[in-house]
Amino acid sequence: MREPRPRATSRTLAGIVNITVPTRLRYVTHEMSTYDFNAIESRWQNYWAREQTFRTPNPGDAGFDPARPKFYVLDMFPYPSGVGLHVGHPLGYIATDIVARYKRMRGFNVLHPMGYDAFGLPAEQFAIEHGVHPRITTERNIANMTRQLKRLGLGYDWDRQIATIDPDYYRWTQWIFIQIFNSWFDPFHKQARPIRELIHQLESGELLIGPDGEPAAPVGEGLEAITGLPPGCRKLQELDELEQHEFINSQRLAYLDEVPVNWCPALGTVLANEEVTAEGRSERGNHPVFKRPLKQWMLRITAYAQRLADDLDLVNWPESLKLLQRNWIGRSEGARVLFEIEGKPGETIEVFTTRPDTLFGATYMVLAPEHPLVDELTTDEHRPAVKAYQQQAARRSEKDRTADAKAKTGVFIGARAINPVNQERIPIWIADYVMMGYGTGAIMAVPAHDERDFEFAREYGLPIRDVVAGPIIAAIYAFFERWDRVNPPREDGPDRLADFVGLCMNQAEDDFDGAFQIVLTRRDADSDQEEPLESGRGAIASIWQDAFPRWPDGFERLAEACRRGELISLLGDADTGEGVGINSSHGDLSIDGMKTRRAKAEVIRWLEQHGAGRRRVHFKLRDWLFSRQRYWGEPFPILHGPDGRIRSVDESELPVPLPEMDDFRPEAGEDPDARPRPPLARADEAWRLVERDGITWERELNTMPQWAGSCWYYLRYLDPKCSDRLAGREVEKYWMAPKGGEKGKRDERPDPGGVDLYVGGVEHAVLHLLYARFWHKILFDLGHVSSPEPFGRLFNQGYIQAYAYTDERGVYVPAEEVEERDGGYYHEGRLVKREFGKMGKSLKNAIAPDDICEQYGCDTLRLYEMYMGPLDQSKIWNTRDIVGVHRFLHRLWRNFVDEQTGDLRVVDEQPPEELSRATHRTIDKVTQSMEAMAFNVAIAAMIELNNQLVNRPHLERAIADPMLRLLGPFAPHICEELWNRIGNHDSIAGQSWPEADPKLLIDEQIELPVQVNGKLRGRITVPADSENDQVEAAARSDAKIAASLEGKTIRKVIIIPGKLVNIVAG
RNA sequence: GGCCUGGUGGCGAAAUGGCAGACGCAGGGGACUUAAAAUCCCCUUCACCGCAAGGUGAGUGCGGGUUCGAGUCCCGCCCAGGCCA
Repeated sequence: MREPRPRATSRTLAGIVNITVPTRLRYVTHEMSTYDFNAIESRWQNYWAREQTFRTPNPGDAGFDPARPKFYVLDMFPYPSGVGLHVGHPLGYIATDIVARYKRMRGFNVLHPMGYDAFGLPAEQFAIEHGVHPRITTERNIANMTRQLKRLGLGYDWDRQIATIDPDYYRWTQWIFIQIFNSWFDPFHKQARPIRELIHQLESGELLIGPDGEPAAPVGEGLEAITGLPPGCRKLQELDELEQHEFINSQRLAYLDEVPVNWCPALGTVLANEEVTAEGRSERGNHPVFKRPLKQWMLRITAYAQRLADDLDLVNWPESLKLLQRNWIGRSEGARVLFEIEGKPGETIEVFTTRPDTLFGATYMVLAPEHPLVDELTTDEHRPAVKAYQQQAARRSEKDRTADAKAKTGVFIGARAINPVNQERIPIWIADYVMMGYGTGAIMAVPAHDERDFEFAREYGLPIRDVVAGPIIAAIYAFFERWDRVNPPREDGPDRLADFVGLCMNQAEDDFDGAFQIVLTRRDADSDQEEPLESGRGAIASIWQDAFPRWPDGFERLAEACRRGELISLLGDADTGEGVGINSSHGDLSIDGMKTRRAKAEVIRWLEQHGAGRRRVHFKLRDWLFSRQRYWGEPFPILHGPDGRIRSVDESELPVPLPEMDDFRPEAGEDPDARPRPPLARADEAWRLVERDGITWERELNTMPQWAGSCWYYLRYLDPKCSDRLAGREVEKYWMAPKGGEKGKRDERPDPGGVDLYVGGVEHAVLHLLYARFWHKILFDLGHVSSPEPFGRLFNQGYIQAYAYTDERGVYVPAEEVEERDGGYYHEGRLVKREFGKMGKSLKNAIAPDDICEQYGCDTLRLYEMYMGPLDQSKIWNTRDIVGVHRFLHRLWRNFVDEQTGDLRVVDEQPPEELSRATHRTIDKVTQSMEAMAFNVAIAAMIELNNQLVNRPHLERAIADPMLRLLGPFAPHICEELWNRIGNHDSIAGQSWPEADPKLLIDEQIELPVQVNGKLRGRITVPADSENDQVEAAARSDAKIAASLEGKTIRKVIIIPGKLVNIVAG
């Protein structure tokens, strides 16, 4: 599908068609007076580079103006791909460029930098496949991408460009890692602190080592002398030297741990959970991934889970994005409950539950097959079956085991646990639907209120006891409690039940006794009565129909199920909702009748009082697996000693360089059990071995994952050349610190500081954004940055999608070669099917910005991308539509420049009032749209104004000047050119934003629509400042309105000043 | 299955609870031109009535509701896309 080339066409025709001499002369003579976007764009791009128009001085630099407020606008860190940009990539960059230029015109010091996230798997894979060093390909890609971005006229401060692969950059990535390594999370102050403070507190006895290997506080002042240490606690000095070293290491925010990891033999590396697809394959390359235990670097992001969740309240992000993060963090509140084991006093099984209110309904217990207590608890009688089951479970993948569809399996191990709240003995099973990796690897099974437990209980005939009742269930229970006591017994139970439930559904409060009285008496008293009793019977009817084929027998079974507390079992589905407690009383604990929320709290209180459990907050978030067995990444600044000790490299020795290697391939293979050998293991000894204090240490051989460099890049932009800190202290404070609280504004949330506008795709919702916030919070705790959050405001741009075409085999064909005719789509003469999807290589539908720039100019491309629709929504690229905005620019040009003569049409005269008003309305509309980032609406307003200016002999400066200022951020090149031609000698980028004159926004006469009963019946014209009764009088005296009101009484007249009149009559 | 987005002319879309469809594309008609391109002007939600000016009715995925008034708010559904299981 070839697109018209407006300029090239005339040239080509001139060459081919027999064209008359005068036409040709006219074309050549007046070339300078037509809109020659290629010449204009390169001229002004050169000008900006030469004049350093977009250089942003820092505090302390020459030219810095401290009186201006700051605005930091940031694009998400791009990866310099080898295939170059397509038109979808710069969507966000164009938007931020417009915002940056706009904010500069509004008097802000604007920081708008760009750089490259250049380490990582794709570059390395590409390098391996082509046998070129990744540094060479990466630098080539960076150069190409920079060229493409500059071609778009983006006003970045290119002096601040950074790349994660620069030693001067990764030096500070390593430095941050050392800070993380040398910190621990103080649970008492809920923040990171230097590890030496922990050591000090442990040595002084201020802190002890708790029973679970966590730092613990002594019971209290002086008490220790009397009672000794708290149970299970030890002093640091009780450990030998190596144990002390290991304990300290286990407390660091960066620690080594033997963990089950996602091992991808084909890539020769481990992957983070986030890098593995739901199908259990690698996101990069789609290779199989296996779970296996490996010693790896971990970052303790779980310590920050609560703060990462809480501080989402501080930031101005889309709610949907916050929700994604909250779900990922997965905070759930519940209880840890200890179940004793029958016949083994003191031995307990710990479970975590989010529904402690259902504890009375726990009728059995399930351990993961690999739970450490299984062997010990299994009785000899059951041992063979248990062993067999464990082997069977070990062969299944976790994903497979989680899948709901499969039938539940499990075996009884012969032991019983004791339910702490009612002392009931419940059987212990193992089943593979419980996983060791989640929670404690053991659950209390409440089949009535958990779907998986319900299925399992059904399968093995375990009891299903109702302990929570939603509204309908509660009503049925309430009915039978009363029905069984009715004396003398009655025969009309089914009808009474239906009435009762219906009535309870319809009343706001549960007055069961009152409702019961009504259903017993009212129908008898007045059999003609229709409504109240009938309505709401649907609720019971639907349950009834599902549960019972026949009504009379069903009633008896229902009654019996209620007496036994097994109604839910009878109904056939677990009820996981909330409600009120039932069948939940024993001894001094009763939660019958309590709503779920209160019941939970009550049970937890009881458990804590009786030492049988504790309130516990649980997070889905896992610690961050931080090492990769790859070459193309940041080396760890860590040394391993011969005795297994680890230490960090001294900060003065940074950066730890990535060693030059000819063979940087990972040792990949098919074998999932092969020992991983990172490429750095083959580096020279001169790099690998380091001598310190007479000991030879070996460097850490793993590298950091790609996310490391993008966790803090926004900080390096602030001060990219700073050599003694990651950014100068004052500079960091100026750009990142929260604004000093203006206390008067109570409605506004406190400013979290950080980047003022961060624009990027939603695909980074849980990876980059969570990791970066985590690092930022550590740096904040340690006093290196000024804001609690890195990104104060975030905006998700939508995707640009494009049509893609598949042939009869379902294979994608190049979209640019497809033609449309007769309502069908054809590729090489064959009919193809049209679909659409994200633009890219795989769908063969990518469009390069370079091509569009060449044909239409980048001002047109910028305008088109902004005009397509709202920035936050996905939209479909349609090259055909580009001509609309292109024509707009041509028309604008002709309004300024006479194409015949090349003369300027701008004059210093007063414009007609109507055009003055139109201009100021446009200023107003565009300004409002800028603040709302509704760029499509802003452009529409400017097109509208421009359309009013055609076919006039000249253009008044009072219109021309503000028009260029308004359009400048969107189409900067043509505006610079015209700005220059109308007699200015400095860049339009440095001008002030125009102000709308409020007097010109109000018309003297306004037209108001008049409705009668909400339907449009006529219009009136009245002075803008009319009083309401004048407006009403005018409306009523209008001929058409009067006709519509004929024979009606006016009940009410609604007047919305300046908007409309509505007369209610009947 | 749960959650999040979205659903408005032939298409991209606009509309602080107040005239639905601004603006652009495509389409139709006209002017200029030997012709074409470019440019300029007009029409363009659907149905019905009218020679015409104009008028009447319907209409923002479907069904209800709140309101003087709903594309917009509430409840229930359907469809598409995304995230999580």
